[in-house]
Formats: sequence, C-alpha cells, structure tokens
Amino acid sequence: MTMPPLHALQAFEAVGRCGTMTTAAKELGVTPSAVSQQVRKLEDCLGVTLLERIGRRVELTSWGVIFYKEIAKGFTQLSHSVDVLERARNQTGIVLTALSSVVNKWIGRKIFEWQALYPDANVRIIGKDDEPKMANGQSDFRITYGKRAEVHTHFAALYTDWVVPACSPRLLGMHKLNAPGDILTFPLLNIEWEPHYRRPPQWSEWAELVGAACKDKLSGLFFALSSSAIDAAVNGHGFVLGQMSMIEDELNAGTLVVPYDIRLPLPESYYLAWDRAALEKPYGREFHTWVMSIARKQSALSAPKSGSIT
Amino acid sequence: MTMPPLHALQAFEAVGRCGTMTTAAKELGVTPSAVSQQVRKLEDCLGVTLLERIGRRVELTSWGVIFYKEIAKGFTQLSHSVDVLERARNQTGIVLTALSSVVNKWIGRKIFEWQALYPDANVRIIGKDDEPKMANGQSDFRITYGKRAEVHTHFAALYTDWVVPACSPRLLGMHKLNAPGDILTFPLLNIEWEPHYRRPPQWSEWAELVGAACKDKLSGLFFALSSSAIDAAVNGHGFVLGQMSMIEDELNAGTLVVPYDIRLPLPESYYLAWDRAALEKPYGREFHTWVMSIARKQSALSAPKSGSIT
DNA sequence: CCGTATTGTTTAGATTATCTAAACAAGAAC
DNA sequence: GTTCTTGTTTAGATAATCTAAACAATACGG
Repeated sequence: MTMPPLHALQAFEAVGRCGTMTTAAKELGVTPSAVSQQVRKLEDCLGVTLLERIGRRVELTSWGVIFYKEIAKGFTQLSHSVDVLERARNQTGIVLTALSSVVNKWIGRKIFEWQALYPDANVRIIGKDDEPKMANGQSDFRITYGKRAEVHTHFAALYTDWVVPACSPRLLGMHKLNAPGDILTFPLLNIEWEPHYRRPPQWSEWAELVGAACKDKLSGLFFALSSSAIDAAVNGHGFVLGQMSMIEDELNAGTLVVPYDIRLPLPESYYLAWDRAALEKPYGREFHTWVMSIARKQSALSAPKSGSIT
Repeated sequence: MTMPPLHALQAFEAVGRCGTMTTAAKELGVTPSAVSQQVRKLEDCLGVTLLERIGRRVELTSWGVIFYKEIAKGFTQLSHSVDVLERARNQTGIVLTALSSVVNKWIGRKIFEWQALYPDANVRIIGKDDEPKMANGQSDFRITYGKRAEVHTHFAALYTDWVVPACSPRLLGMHKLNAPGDILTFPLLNIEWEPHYRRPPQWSEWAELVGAACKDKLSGLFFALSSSAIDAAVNGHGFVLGQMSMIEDELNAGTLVVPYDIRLPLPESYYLAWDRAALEKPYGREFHTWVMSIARKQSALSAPKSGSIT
C-alpha cells in the first residue's frame, strides 16, 4: 500500500495525541478546518474510518487506535531525530541562547570579539524567546531579561540598559527641533513585550520626563521585538526609544541619530544564566568571563554620562 | 528546535537510502531538482550541511549520517504503520486482490451474489496489478491472468474470456452496417497490456477473421486498462473489442451493443490463486468454491454459442 | 583528447497541496 | 431557550512543491 500524504498523517497524529481537532490545530499552527480535511483525506486514502465523530467530539475508532499507536512512534522518532542532531552538534561547542533582539543587536555583534580572542572555540548563538532547559542540553548559556532568569539555577546580572529617542537622519529632514518635546510630534514607534517581561519605558513616560504634553494615544505602531522597532526607525518610519546596547552600531554608522540624549532606564537587568556543566566544556569558563566582561562595559556605555539629565 | 518540513525530511531520507539524488527522485516520483531543493531547504532549516556535493556525486556528511540513521527509523516506522493497519484489517476478513479491470468489471459486480449468500462474511476486494505475496498476508485470494499465476503455490484456471466488438448505440447513430468489416471504418479503441501479460486480441486479428482489409494503423487510441477502454466505448468514443465477462452489464443496460457477434478468445485463462491459510479462515472455503462456480458460468457465457462463427 | 552522457544545482514560474474564511450543524453549558 | 464551542464542508486564496530550462562538473567511450 502506498504511503498516505505526510501532512495528513501528521494531522491525524496530532489529533490522536491532543484529543480534539481544535487543540491539534493549535499545535500544528493551522485551523481546525485544515485538520478536519487532512484527517478526512487520510481516511479516504486508507479506506478506513479512523475517527468517530460524536456531535462536537471525536474519538479514535478501533482502527484509529491501532494506527495512531504506530504513527505516533514514527513522529516521535522524527522529532527525536532533530533533537539527536541538535545534541550531537551541541556537544561539540558552546551554545548560547538569548532573546532574539539581544542576538540581533547585541551579542550577535559582540561575538566577533570573542572569536578574535578564541578562534578555535565553537560557539553557536540561538535566538530563543522562551527559557531553555539547561539541564537537558538545550543550552549552555542563556541571556534573558528580568525575573525570567530565576527559573535557572545559576545566573548573574549583566547590565541594565537605558533607552534614548533615536531616529533616522532622513526623518528629521529639514525639520528643526527646538525642544525635546518636539520629538513627540513625529511618528513614534512603540515597543511592547510579552506580559512575562516588565514593559520597557514607553513614550508617555519619556514625555513626562521632559515635561511635555502627554497625549493619550501617541502612536498606533507597536513592535514585539525591539530589534524590529529599531530597524523600522532606521528605515525612517519614526522615532524609537532605542536601547543603548542595541543601537551602538547604528549611531556609529549614522543610520540613527539622537537629537536629545535624554535617557530612561529599563526597569530590570539583563541576566546571564548557565548550566554548571558548561563551565567544564572547553572554553566554557572563558566564555562566561568574557560575557560578564563585555556586560560591565555595556553598563557603563548605556547609562547616561555624569551631569546629564536623568 | 522546530520540526523541519516533512517533505524535506522525506527527500533527505530517500537520498540517504538510495545514494543518489536521481534514484531518490525516481522513488519519490519527482524530479532531481525537487529533491535537490528539498535537501537544501532542510540544511538551511537545521543550519547544518547534511550532504557533501562531490562533482556529480553526493555523500552524507558526518552530521548527515547521524541524522539519516534517526530519520530512517522514523520513516520506516511510518511506512510500517500503514502495513500494520492493513494487516490488522486483513485479519478480520477475506482479502481478494485482482487485476483492476477484473475488479471494476467482473468480480466487483458479482460480489453482491456472494454477499446475499453470506451476509456475515467480510470480503475486501483490492485492485492490484502486480502479484501480491500471499504468504505474508497481502492477500488471501488472487485473480490474475495467464502465466503470472505460476508465482503462487496454489492456483486453478477460472475461465477463458472471449472478446467481441461492441460500441455505444449512439456511435452507430443512423449508420447502417452492411458487413462485419464495416466496423473497421469507425474509431477503434485498442487495448494494450503490460508486457508480462500475453496481449489480448487486436483489431488486426479480428479484421483477418472477418476477411476484411487490414490497414496497418487502425487507430491511435490505446488503453492499458480494459475497463477504461470499455468506459470509453460506452461514452461513444469508438468500438472496443470488449471482453464478454466485462460488458455483461453494459449489454443488459443497452449502453453497449454488439452489431456482429463474432468473437475471439483471449490467448490465456484467468486464474484464481490462494493462500492455504485462507481456506482456514471463516468462509474461506466457501469463498473459494463460490469463485470457482461463478467462473464456470462465465466460461459458458463468454464462449460463442454453438453454431456461431468462431 | 574530445565529445557525449550523466548527475546535480539554481532560478523562474507553473501546478498542486494545503490552508483560511465563511457558512452551517450539532451538542454542551449556562 | 440562547449562547458558546467543536467540527464539517465548500470555495477560493496562499504557499509549498514541483517542473522546465539553463548551466556546471565529472565520467565514460571512442
């Protein structure tokens, strides 16, 4: 018998594992309609009823139970395959996971310093927004933000970042800014993190800091990723309250400018977490030391200079 | 890590198993270009090189070997799943496989007689053109044609079929046929079987039989399946040399007519093969007896009547 | 040594599988 | 009895997958 379509098998496996079409659909990232159609296609292909539809519930038929048990082994094995490869690769080097924006705009840029220092060391940097499980080899080191670090056994504060209003020089054009509050008349890009991170400073707070009129709705543009907001600002779409650690290269390159260097601190620190076993890997301790070192430098760079408005 | 696309995994597994892109492509029924792109996509997704391209050869890298071993288990298991279901279903009843046309046009029609006789018996009829392996449960009974039966341990001749020119009454329209040879002026549908079956009678042979002029190329339409040719004739597309066993319903329904009942025999018999264990299944012996019985009747029906031209 | 054949890759765009949206059905919960 | 939730079906939109064509590199045969 010819193999049924793989997506149909996958849909059925998810239904068998999840118990309902709706939860299976959520897990697969598709609509229940898609799952329904795929399972129906599988049944047509095999010539057997796998699910009994009971009103708005579904149950595996006897055939479905037999088939699901076998299919599940196959998909478990496939999923396991990816883990096996991942683990094999991790064993050969250091793995750091960090928030995506931190990867894109900070550690992913600094890592070349590390490489110059230790050219023989393998380090893989992975953008990952949820906390990895260090103990089962998902990551050796983790950079995260705020209290999320507490889910790890070992962690230390890295740096507290500050934000500053920045924009593309093209946005200013011929406009002349007479006072900090004038910035608020431009398109403003907002950053809104997931609820388990304390929100970063918003434009309303900055407006209050500079004593400007604070409108209820300053802008309708929201970004989940700080790096995306920064990129949008670079592209001239508005002002962003950019984190100092993340816009260093842009300031140096002139793709972003800071008309008024009036900064606000993030409410919490970035943290480095690590798996104890990682320190015993080749270059593990050195990597740990290096990250802490560049973080100290970043603390100094991010904070406002002495005598500046805070 | 998120699962890679299933088709990409499947392509890579095929390459690992087959050794070349080209043979993997053939097995998957796609072009080598498709396999190449899928493997490349998998490598991008996993962030690792799985194949080393060496001129016009490919070799698994060390990562590729590790990954292939794991993936192969998964796909083997998925393939096995289909077999497990099939076997489980076969165990609950009698399985007959037959040539597709025989399923569509003969045994698939006669089976209702069986069901009336033995309503409690489960029989599954599967169209399958290559010979099943009886011993490992692929089939309990098998109807095949000619010497192919000899690959089975137990088999007996069923019936020899005859063909007769038949067409839709709509094809004749207002045309009046004056002699059998006049049929040859109509569109003629040819039937051409795979080389391991002795070819059925062709129009050229029939022409010779009725003493008509035999043109080199009578028609450009060829069908691999007798049932398809018959269906084309029913749809008015031409005359077919239809097998008597397969056009009985059409003749009774008037969707096919036989202007001149001049028949030619097929060069070989149909055979029933069976697995000894099948006779020990519930209704196994009865089924065997029933098939032989209706075959004897078919022999009588298919042969020309006494006194007819042969 | 040269020409041909074979295997593989890449890109553009065609095709098909897969998906979503919308409308509907049926039962569960309040 | 009404609202909500789960599932199905159909039509058509979307994206994955494919083929075709052009090209590259090696292997083979004369």
